[in-house]
Amino acid sequence: MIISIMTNLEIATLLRKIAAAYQILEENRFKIIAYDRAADSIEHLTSETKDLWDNGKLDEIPGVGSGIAHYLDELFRTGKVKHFDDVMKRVPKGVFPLLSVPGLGPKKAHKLVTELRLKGAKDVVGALDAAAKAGKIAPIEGFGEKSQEDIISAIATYKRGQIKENRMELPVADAIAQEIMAHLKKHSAVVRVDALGSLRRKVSTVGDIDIAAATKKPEEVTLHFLDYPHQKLVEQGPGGATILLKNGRQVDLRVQRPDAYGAMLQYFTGSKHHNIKLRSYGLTKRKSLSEHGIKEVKTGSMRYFHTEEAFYKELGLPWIAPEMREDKGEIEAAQAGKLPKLVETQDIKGDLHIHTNYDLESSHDLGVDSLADHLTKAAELDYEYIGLSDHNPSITNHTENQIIDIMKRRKAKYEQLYSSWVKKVSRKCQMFVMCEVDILPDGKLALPEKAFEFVDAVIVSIHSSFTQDKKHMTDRIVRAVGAHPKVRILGHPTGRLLLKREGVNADWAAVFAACKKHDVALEINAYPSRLDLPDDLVFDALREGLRFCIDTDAHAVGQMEMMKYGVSVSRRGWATKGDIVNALGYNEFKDWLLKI
DNA sequence: GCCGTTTTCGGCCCGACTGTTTTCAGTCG
Repeated sequence: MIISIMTNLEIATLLRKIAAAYQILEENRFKIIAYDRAADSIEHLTSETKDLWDNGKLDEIPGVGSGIAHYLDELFRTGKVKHFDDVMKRVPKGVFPLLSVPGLGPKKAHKLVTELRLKGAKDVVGALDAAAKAGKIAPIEGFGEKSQEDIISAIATYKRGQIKENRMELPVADAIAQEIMAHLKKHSAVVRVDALGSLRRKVSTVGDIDIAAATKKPEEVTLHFLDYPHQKLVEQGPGGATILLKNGRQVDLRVQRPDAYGAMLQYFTGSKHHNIKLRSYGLTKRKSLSEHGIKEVKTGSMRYFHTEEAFYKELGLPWIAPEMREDKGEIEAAQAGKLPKLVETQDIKGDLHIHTNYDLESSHDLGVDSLADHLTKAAELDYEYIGLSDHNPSITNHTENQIIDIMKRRKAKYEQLYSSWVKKVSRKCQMFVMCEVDILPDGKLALPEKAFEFVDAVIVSIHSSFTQDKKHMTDRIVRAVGAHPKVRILGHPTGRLLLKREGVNADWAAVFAACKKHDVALEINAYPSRLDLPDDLVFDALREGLRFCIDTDAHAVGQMEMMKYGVSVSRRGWATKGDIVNALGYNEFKDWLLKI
């Protein structure tokens, strides 16, 4: 029998279908929640469920207990689950596609499919659209004219959503938010402003921009917010307003009086899973949490909080950094007093991945600024050292000897440029001559052995053949990190481009083991469209004892400012200063880089 | 179906919003 290997997303989708079916079948509602929770949990795993099953570790998945584990076991052994099939049979098939339409849940979808007899329809969403436009929904019990219109517009939204997901890279959202927050702060009644949601948690991509303001004059501040240039006022109420900017981005403002600001900030920062866990934890202390404050279950009396610190303190917990609020064990760590002290941007002492405009006839793009400009910028940023990591000379256009010669001349040129720069400035910054070397499809490096003489160390990265299968890709990377003693950093390890390209498919545990063996640091590339290693893999790698190098991959002086986004990724992975090699001072870092 | 700083039994996050309803069910974040 051929057993297809289901991905985490496919398993999560299957569990959600079971949850939806149970909801229609009026099963115990906590059983439904359990299935949804297991689905969420599996969707966000960094390892494949199948691999965990292989190793007998299904019980390590939060929300998966003996029941669901038993069914997953059957799924992996036989390719299907009899019990799931039986449950699904009791619900018309057409229900499931409708669940993707905003506003339609299991109950409504079921009602519509049954009443409109959409069972056999090939394109259920299309058939529903047609029925709505023909006025067949309004007469159904529980629906009306308004819901009929809503369904038509929801289907339009759904179809648009199929084409393109409207998220933006973190720095884009950050820039927009900073500007609006600066605008808000100009109003004298504004006591405090903060970003909310995924933006505050520094998730690598952000949907809507949510901003909070503390004020005793909510109406005035909301009106001031509406002075900010926008194309459309979407919504306005006592709690704030929503506008659509000229660039099409949606911005929500929430206003709250200062003495109750803490609970609001906490609630709207999320994540949803963090909040759910926190509220469960609150209930064990007979405290009911909401965006308004904390209520004593016994007496019903409500307490309000100026700050998040006070809110968490009421629960007997220290404040938890927003980047950690993903229900990855942070609440348990807080209870145990074991929250890590996360790395901060000012801990960073150097940037090791910088491309200058020196033309070494490389296969990939050069930077636009000079070595001296980058050094000056580094000194400005208080860095003790930088690494020049231009791409290797192209191997198709040069012979080995030509490459060696280019690298030799480059080293001499950089040293000469460096000494003339040092003479001109009061503030020093040390330099390492490095190189970003391509990992070829077979795992060999695109720099001849003899050329390594002319570099202090190299970053190895994948820039081609991104779609190799898992085994080849894993072997390729493992081979590359051990290919030469001067390989010290694995550059943008997954190769993903946010919103554009998935990362490569590799066995990360094996890659991490190889990096650990050769003491190679994983890069956390701060370039906005990369943010690679992704935060969830940083979290995993950290548990394997790996260290990281946060770099900007700057191709222009200004881009060296992007370091903070790499730091955000590290913080989301729970990294401390001690986990980051370029948080070391010059001497220690040099010893590490040169393996002294 | 899951889970444990009150528990291996008896709980399970909370509130807003919406549309359809005279008191609530469904959906969402």
